[in-house]
Amino acid sequence: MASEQDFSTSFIPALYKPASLLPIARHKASLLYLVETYPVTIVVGQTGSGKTTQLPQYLHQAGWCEDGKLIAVTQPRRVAATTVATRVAEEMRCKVGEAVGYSIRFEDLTSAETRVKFLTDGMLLREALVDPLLSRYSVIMVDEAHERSLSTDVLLGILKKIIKKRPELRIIVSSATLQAEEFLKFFAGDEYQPDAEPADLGGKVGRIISLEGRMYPVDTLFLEAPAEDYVERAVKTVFDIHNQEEEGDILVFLTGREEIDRTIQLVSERAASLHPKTPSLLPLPLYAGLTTDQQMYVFEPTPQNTRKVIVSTNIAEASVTIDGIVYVIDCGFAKLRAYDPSTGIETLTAVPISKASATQRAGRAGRTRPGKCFRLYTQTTHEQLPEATVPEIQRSNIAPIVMQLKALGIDNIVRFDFLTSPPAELVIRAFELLFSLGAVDDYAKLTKPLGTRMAELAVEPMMAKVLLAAPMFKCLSEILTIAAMVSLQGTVWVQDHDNKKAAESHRRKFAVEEGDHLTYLNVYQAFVTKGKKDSKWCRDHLLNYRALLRAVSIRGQLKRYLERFGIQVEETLSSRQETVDPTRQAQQIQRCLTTGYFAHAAKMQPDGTFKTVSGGLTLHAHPSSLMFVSIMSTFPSSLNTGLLTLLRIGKQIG
DNA sequence: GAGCACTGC
Repeated sequence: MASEQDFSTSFIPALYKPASLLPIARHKASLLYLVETYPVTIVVGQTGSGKTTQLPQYLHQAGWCEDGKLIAVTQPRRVAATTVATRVAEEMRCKVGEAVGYSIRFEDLTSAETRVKFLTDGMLLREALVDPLLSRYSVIMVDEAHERSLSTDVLLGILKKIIKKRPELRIIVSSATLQAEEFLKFFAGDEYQPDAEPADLGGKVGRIISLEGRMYPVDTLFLEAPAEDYVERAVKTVFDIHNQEEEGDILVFLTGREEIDRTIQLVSERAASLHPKTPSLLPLPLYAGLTTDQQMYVFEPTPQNTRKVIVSTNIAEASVTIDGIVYVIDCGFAKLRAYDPSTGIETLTAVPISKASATQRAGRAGRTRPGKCFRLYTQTTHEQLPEATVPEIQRSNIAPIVMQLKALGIDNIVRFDFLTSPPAELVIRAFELLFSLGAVDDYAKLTKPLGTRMAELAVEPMMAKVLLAAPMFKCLSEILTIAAMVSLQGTVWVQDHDNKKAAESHRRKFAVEEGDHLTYLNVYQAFVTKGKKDSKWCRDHLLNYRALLRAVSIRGQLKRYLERFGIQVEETLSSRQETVDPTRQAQQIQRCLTTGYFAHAAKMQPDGTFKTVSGGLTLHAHPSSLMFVSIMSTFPSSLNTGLLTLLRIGKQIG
């Protein structure tokens, strides 16, 4: 019924309308005063408030870089760190790498001159390994803290410890409105005065300041009755907007590739029957799995007499900003990582978004002029949504975090002051895994040298163990390659929807019967020898050129870590290879992999499913795996890297 | 026959 109604009657307007606002400049004096006076300043500012680009410049001008100190600005994403640095360098009339620089994994554009440094929060945590008090910095600004990424949360915990020892350090946390008090409460601790006036909540520790964003008002509309099929409903809404609303591009939020492809197809089909005189529709997909080239279409200016319809995942909510969007259609769901501590399996599940997410999505409509947001759910449903998304640290495998904290000298994880503590089961499970890998002892202390070395390697604990075990199996060169390829997380091959058969046959060329890991090894060896790191060769074989170049970098970095530990890496790629029996070598590699991934070992069943060796849990291979046979339900993606080459070994055990 | 949101050292 609802789907047959005209949208002007089935959508009802929201009660709340955000006001349009002013720039940051008029807050310059108060911002500087707060930073001068309090150790912690929480800056609340929407997109377009200029906090990321202007605030570091104000601090620089105000003398926070005297005595050779630096200002750090952390970002959760690499691209943000580079683009913001470029922008600020322009405004400060210098080149990137001079007064303004950035530092991300594999790219360090800073020099002795650099005073304002943009970096990923993961990178600043790395720096803390060498300089535990982060003493080079006078001010550290943690940007986009409201996203609550794993690294941001760990960093905030570390910073709280550091300010106790460095009272002169200044911390700025940029947050969304909703979480500002939570951040302040965290840093203020006992100083926090819940009964005080809002301006005095933080005692002597900190203050909150709100900046207005340069945002246009967005009219939000809800469905009167729930939609049965939100994909169908999204398509209908696209056409309703196209027929009834003024010009302006449309951004549709859905959860994943399958829905997006279906929507693109439906819009294309129905667009064919539009009246020849009406403007045409240009539907474009946007998700992380697309190559950069494919993603670029989204940023191209809209052609004359055309309306762009960008159908996107969550990627457009925080990571990517597209100009010219006037209409947003929000399905109200997103795929989020979930971790089941009882099985140790990480999955991706579509769940209802939070109110904060919904607001963020709506805001995407108001960047260029007043816009409209069509929510494909009722206002009642919206009221029942959680205020904020559960932070990652409460729904992930935290074994890597435990290792990282221990490497930073924080031994008592349970007593560590997290902004939000991970649930006890996650902590227990993490210690169980680390103990079984030999990384921690009976007293939960890092073992030496195994545990301390594992903590330093930039790979997850299971793979770290495999790397450190490799010399014993005489396959370190190969394992280095496999670890680097696994780090690419399934981006080795480029997607080709139009020709799945061809894509499959290309993949089979590199396939070996030992499984996915050895197939990766094959691909890498072909890339660096036959492929000669050539982009055309990659295109011909449907391989992701950029991903493989990245594998080369990661491999190099891991190798340097190992050499720093005094482990020699004997490269087997060229000369020695001939003298080793390949079958025997493959077996050594598989044995080595089981030293880290035994918890994911499973035995293949006659029907093509798998039973885990430890729990007898039935699983299906992921379709991207060579071990994929015939499948009814999906396979948790985290296992496709860990489990699959081990299946044969699982069989041998059983 | 069927699939993977996003980020990071």
